[in-house]
Amino acid sequence: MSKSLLAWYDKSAREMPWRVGPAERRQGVQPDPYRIWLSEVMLQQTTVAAVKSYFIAFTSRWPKVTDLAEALDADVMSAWAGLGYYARARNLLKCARVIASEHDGVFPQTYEALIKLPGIGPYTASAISAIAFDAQSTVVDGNVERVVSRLYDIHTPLPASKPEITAKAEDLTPPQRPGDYAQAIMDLGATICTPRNPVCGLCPWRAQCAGWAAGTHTELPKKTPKTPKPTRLGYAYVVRREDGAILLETRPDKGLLGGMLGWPCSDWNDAPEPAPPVTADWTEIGEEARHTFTHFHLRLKVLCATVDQNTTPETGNFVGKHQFMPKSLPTVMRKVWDLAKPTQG
DNA sequence: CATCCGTGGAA
DNA sequence: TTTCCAAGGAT
Repeated sequence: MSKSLLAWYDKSAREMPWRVGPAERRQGVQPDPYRIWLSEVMLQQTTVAAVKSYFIAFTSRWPKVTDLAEALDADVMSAWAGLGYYARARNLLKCARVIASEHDGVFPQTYEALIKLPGIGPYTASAISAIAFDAQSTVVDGNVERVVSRLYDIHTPLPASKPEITAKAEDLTPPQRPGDYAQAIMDLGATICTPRNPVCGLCPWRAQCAGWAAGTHTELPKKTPKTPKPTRLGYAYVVRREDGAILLETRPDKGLLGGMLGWPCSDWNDAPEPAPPVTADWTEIGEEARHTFTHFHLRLKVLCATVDQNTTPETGNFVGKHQFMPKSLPTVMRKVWDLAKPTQG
């Protein structure tokens, strides 16, 4: 089984900025654990296409884990802005600092040591030990869940089927080339055994695939239905001072958009109370900012005002006009700015 | 085990 | 327009 998959990978492996491909590996090239770790954290619930530019930006600015460990929190959060799941960025920095201070700047190699680190769970610990250190660890991500569900025609819905899938996946993992194998099974899921319209004609495992034989493969894996997203409302406040400075606040570390820059806002719920950060003459933007998060839709009314030079806001800090970078905002906040900007001159 | 936590592309 | 989903982790 693993042999046919590895043969397929040898000719079909995707190229990525962080990947040491099968040909390079055969020539003895070793992956850089820092780059594997960084890519794996960025890839958590995030597409390869979205990650690429962030990976290049991070590795250019912080080439080694010790460089990242010394970075300012605000710089890392700003560089992560737009990628989502911001707890990953906070944990990334924590993890880099633990490795710098407690591991002498050297990545631990074993699953047991890796999973103790912030932001590294079962999948990422397996992925780093397999891909960076060629250990016989089994990765079980969304791709593997789909491939294995189809291969064994597993009809139990996720997440209940996860233990069974993990057991099967472990049985499949070979002692030879486990790092290439881990990437191979994920590439298979990403390019052949896709959620919709799988390309079974090109699959190295089609002959052994119980789902293909049963004709059930396209329905798998089954998943427990998701609850519909409610809609929440809120107010966002864009304040400009007479010198052009702009009022922003750093959100608390915990919770939604934790640690990120944003506009002062009311609570976001069914019937929010207005919560202006200063006393001012507010102008409401005609169009609401709309954004969908993982578990709710949001509609924000955008209120703008200009205040004089000695204003002291109840929350947030004024940021200089030229220091303000919309790109350092999470997407919902950037949408607010895009609506407010025309009225700000 | 359930919930929370982003975003953008595809269909 | 809405839904689905992508190399998940923390609580």
